[in-house]
Amino acid sequence: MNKELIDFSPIQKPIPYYQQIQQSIKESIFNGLYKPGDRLYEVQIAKQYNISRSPVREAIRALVIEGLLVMDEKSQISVYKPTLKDVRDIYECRISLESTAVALATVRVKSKQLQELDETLKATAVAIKDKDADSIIANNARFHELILQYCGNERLIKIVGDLKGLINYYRVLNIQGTDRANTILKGHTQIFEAMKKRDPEKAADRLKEHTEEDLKNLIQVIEQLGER
Amino acid sequence: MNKELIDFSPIQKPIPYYQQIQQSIKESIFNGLYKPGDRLYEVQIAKQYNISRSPVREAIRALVIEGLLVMDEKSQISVYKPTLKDVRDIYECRISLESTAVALATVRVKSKQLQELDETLKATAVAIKDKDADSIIANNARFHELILQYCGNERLIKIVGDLKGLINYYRVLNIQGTDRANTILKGHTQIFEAMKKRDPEKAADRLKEHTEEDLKNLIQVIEQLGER
DNA sequence: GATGATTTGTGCGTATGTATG
DNA sequence: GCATACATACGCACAAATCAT
Repeated sequence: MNKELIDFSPIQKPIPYYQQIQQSIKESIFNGLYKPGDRLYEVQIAKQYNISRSPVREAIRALVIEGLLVMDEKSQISVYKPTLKDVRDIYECRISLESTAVALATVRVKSKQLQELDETLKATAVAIKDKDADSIIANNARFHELILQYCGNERLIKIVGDLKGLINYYRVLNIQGTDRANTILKGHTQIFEAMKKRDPEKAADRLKEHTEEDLKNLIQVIEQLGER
Repeated sequence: MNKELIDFSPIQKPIPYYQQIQQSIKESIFNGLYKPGDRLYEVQIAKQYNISRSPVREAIRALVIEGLLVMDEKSQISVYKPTLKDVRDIYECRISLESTAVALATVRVKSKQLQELDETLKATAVAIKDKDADSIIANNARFHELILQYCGNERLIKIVGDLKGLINYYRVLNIQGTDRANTILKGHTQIFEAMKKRDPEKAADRLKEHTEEDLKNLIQVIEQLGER
């Protein structure tokens, strides 16, 4: 009997601490527990999880390379806090990559997948009517994610995902009232229409416009924050 | 006297081992000492540099996130070995980002910087005449790097740099004879001409064509390698 | 399979550096 | 300027997993 052909795995190996810590710190940043600029301490984190400093150090090194944490010249670690220029640069990259993605997706997408996009748009409309902010955000994010998935370029998906992670904190702020939500939905609908017509250039252009609008709005929100 | 205003720094703090190791491993990959697929051992590396495993481990974690090293499910570390699809995906991302970069650069570039591009092209022509392969490669790379620098988006520069690092090993192979070098020079010249005319769209299109050609050639080279 | 040799994972001590009063 | 508290960098020891025989 060839064991390798059978999928047992009722028992599972323990995941190394340093990987779990890495994931956990990341989540703490995404969900806002650690805020941009917050300083992190190895010992403190180690104590929190009741483990030694070694795995914590390794996790931190990795997150620094990922860009979610930054290290100053004195080896002090803090949560990445993008400047306004960073936000612009990140969006410039996203626009470039995501418009490429939507063009690719437009060519490759199957009709069933188009249907999924359509359903997401409908769900967004319902959420707007219900004034359900969480659902609006979730559906908007899903629309972008689906397009990325359909482009078929895993490397691109990873890069865009990492970029989004860097400004995740600010994105939550980026829905201000029903007006804004409706504008976004209109943009998404235009992208969807272009995809349905199998017009990659148009889809890319629409996404570009839409995302630039998104950026403008985000910058406005950030600047308002700064004034407090 | 305010010391902070004076730039002393005749002495320098030691650079942490883990950073040096990280850099050193990276260079070993770039210069081909470690080849794609090669396995790495913590203890062995630690012994080589005559240090403990701690900094080595931290360096490895960072390089895994960077993508230059990969870790399998048994925590074994090896040098990233791109598949053919990876190469395509990476190029797709590069084409997207670099054509954005050249469009931005075309708008922002100063006449002195255009001159630098011009000089690089002339140096390439000389290198081709001299059949100096190293110089050809160096000048071609410089052309692309200058354009990136001029785009003004540091995030984009970093991402493209990382992407290039992932397929650095194959790039060295990507000059096959004078013909190929001349084709590349022609492509670069066309990009340069479009920039000089301050035509961002054209510059982007030319770069896209040029890089797609580059990809085709690289794939051919890789496939030939695979047949041996 | 069982055993010894590798290799990776984690805890901890110590040295060095940094901030604060 | 000094003393104290705190942080980080590194080495080392042992445990756990893996590999080869």
